[in-house]
Amino acid sequence: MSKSNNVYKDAYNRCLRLLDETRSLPSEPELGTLLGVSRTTVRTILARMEETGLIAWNKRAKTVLREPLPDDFFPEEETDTLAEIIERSFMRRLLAGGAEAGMQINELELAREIGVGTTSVREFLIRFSRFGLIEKRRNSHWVLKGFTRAFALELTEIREMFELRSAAAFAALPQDSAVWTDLDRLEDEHRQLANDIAARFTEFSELDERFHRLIHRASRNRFIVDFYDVIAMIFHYHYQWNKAQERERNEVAIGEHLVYIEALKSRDLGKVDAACRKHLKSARQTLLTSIPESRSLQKH
Amino acid sequence: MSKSNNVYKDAYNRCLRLLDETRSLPSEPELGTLLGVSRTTVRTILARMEETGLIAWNKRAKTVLREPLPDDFFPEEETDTLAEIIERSFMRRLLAGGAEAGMQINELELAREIGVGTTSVREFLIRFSRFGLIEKRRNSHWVLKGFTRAFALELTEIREMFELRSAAAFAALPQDSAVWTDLDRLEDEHRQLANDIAARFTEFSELDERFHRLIHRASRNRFIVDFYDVIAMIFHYHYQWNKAQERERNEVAIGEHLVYIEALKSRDLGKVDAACRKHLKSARQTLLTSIPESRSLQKH
DNA sequence: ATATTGTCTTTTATCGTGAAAAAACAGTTT
DNA sequence: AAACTGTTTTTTCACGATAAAAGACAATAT
Repeated sequence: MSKSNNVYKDAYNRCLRLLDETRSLPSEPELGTLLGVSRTTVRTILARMEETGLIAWNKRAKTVLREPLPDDFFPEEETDTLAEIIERSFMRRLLAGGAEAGMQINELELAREIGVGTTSVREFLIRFSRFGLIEKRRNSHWVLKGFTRAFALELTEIREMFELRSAAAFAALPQDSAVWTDLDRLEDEHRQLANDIAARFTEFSELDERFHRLIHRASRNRFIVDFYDVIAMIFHYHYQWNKAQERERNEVAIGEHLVYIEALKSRDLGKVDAACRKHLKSARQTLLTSIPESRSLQKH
Repeated sequence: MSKSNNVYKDAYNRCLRLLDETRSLPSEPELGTLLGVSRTTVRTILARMEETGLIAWNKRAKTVLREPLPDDFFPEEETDTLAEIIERSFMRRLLAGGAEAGMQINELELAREIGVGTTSVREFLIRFSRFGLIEKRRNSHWVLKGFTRAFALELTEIREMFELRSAAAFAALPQDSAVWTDLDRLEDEHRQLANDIAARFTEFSELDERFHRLIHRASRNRFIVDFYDVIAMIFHYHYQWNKAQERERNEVAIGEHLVYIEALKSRDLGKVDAACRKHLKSARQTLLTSIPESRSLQKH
């Protein structure tokens, strides 16, 4: 079992949805770009669709024979990349508690527990190390630094520095820049979400990420843009884990975002700065309160 | 050939130097901490030293029989880690030119060229990606972003942001903090180097790194501290590569450092800010002028 | 009692291997 | 001739295996 075919399975599922919508399929290369995979994978997908009687396929003639049924889809869990599987397992252990700062991380044990090879775990840990939660001892094991209060403070310090600068850069962007239409669209989505907050409050985290990424991109600095990956990762797990008053928190955040958006549109640097600070301060507060005392007392 | 024994060879060489200085050897565990290796490696070292007639070894009795000769040492190139070897090869290719932005990086080709396995190259690329010079396309190859003017500007922008903040934090440190003695020692080393600049100007780069790392550490923020790795890496290769007016540049930098150190010691935030800005501005200038026009015109 | 050595076990680092996926090339169709 | 399909080659991804190095444990010496 050297490599799972999750790329194919995921693309297959997405292709089924496409089929359901458009009731027809374009050429192989076009389908490739549409699904973000190579033509090799596209052909594997088409071959299977022919086999299961979804389509008739003869060279460029692709006829849809029936609509896709739930059974045609591959199970969701088979479409995840190994990296995602490892990350989830790792974060679950980390947040489930019992993961004290200073504890050492064993590659072999992790690999066995998750049921993957050591190479994948090693590569994951190397990639993960940039989040600042683990650290490698030279020719030795990894050490867990812990999801502590100190970590949250260091993270938010950088976030605030970067976002204030990005927001200022954003406000200074010329009128004809495409970001202003992006911002209008986001504003709209915020208003719609606010109007139906009771039912849709869980959708906020995704919107939040898109909004902040748009702002960070205005910095035109790869280090700032890339740093948002760290923030996004932390907030992603934080949202999953801390459900207390989620609705209220999100409602407040939407309000702050709208003020922030107005400030950006006014291009008044003073207003932008104030709105940005206010929002980041409450975001930090939310993150901090979600760290249990036992955790925050750990040494770093 | 699954794993080279460079850890042993490097520790062996360092142990020879120790032997030469102290003419005696401590216990195995102590030697282990001294050399930064496990006792297993220490015992391998001792076994070889006995074999080559350097020492007599019987349990805790270790008698030095003769002094180490140049021939006793392992060749320097056998003491490098694989990661170092790969990094050097990679950077040589990158700086040797012909490495245009947008060019794709081939793991297999790199591995074959350097004569190592693909796994090591992959791990290197993942680690290296945090420097912002390469980027991975999802389920596909790596892309070189190029050592461009844009890169240098983005790097220095963050550097300046971080160092100004760290310097301010440094100046605010209490009188009894250990950093002040570290700073005094560094000041001294700067003065000594300045006095013998003609002969020792190449030693500056190492001193420069220690000085800036001391300042960054005052931020007490892991992201700021870690970011210095990016700067250090770039400057390390930059120093090797751009030898134009090295002596003059270093002399100027030493002068700026001394003013900077005085400012820190005065604890006057205005002075600190000014000295820091001045030095970082000239550091940026040095880096920028070392990027040839052809490079700076590359798309990013 | 504590530190040190001898021995054994576990973990890390690296490679070669093979399947999945991408990419290149050549031949067809419109 | 431009875009598409069929076929072949190359590259990436992930694994198990193995030597180097670390670490654990028991026996021994101060």
